[in-house]
Amino acid sequence: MLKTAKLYCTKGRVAILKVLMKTDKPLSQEQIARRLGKKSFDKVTIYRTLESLLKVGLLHKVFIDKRAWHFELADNCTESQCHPHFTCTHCGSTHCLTEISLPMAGSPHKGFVIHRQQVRLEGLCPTCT
Amino acid sequence: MLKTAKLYCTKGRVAILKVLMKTDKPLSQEQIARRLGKKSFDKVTIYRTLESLLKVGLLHKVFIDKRAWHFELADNCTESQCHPHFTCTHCGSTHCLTEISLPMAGSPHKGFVIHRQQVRLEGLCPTCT
DNA sequence: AAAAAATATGCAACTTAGTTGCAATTTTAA
DNA sequence: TTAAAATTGCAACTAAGTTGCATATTTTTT
Repeated sequence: MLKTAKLYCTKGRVAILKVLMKTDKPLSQEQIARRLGKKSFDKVTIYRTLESLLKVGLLHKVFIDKRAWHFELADNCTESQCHPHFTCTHCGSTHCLTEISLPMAGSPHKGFVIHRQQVRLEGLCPTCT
Repeated sequence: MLKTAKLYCTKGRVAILKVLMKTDKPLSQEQIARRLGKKSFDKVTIYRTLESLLKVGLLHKVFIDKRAWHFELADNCTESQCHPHFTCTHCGSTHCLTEISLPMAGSPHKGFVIHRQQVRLEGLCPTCT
């Protein structure tokens, strides 16, 4: 992945990609660091790594929760349409609703050109209902 | 409005409500302060005022742009479904797309209960196309 | 394999949206 | 008009994310 993207194949990038591949939820810098545990990196490095992965399209900046951006592999998404994300207002957990397919909103009128559509849902998750 | 909400009718709340009534876009604390100009209030006061108006349902916390929450009168929205918001990636302006009606996503499966749905669009606005 | 070029990393210091505690002020109700 | 209740401003704080720079690592070149 990194080679085809013409990025240096460093320990940091590999480790962070692995973390993101092992989860099914968008993660923040802090969550990534926690999952790397003892072998984590400086937060600046994590941010810059995420930035570089974003730029080559391997990652998506998905949403902000508690003032922190959450990142996810670009896997199941097209450039313009990502699946909806559901965040539980009770326990705070986030779920990717990959099975819902929302229609892309058509350009409504007056020459709006839509490049990206983001759908967020809030409510109660199965375990909190 | 304030009386029926059982809130003290203070200069701050009136002024901030007026600003929000005079615009058609969600505004951040900083944008509100700028529009109040010389007669603005401490940012803490603005945040607390917005908080109190939120609590009684007069306002909605709509989205975060450039790490800042933007607020809007609850006018055209139901509790659970707000109109989509379009932000231009070129000039940064935001438009409320009140004329689009997106269907509320049905609870997909497994007992997710959806309380709020938020749709954001990104792209080019008419003047930037 | 060694050296040079290109890029990544860590640290410290910084920026900025938003929050908290507290004393002083304003609003409302009695 | 006075007391109770709530709001305001100030200063100090929190935390996510950024910037500059010296050092370390990866890749390319020789």
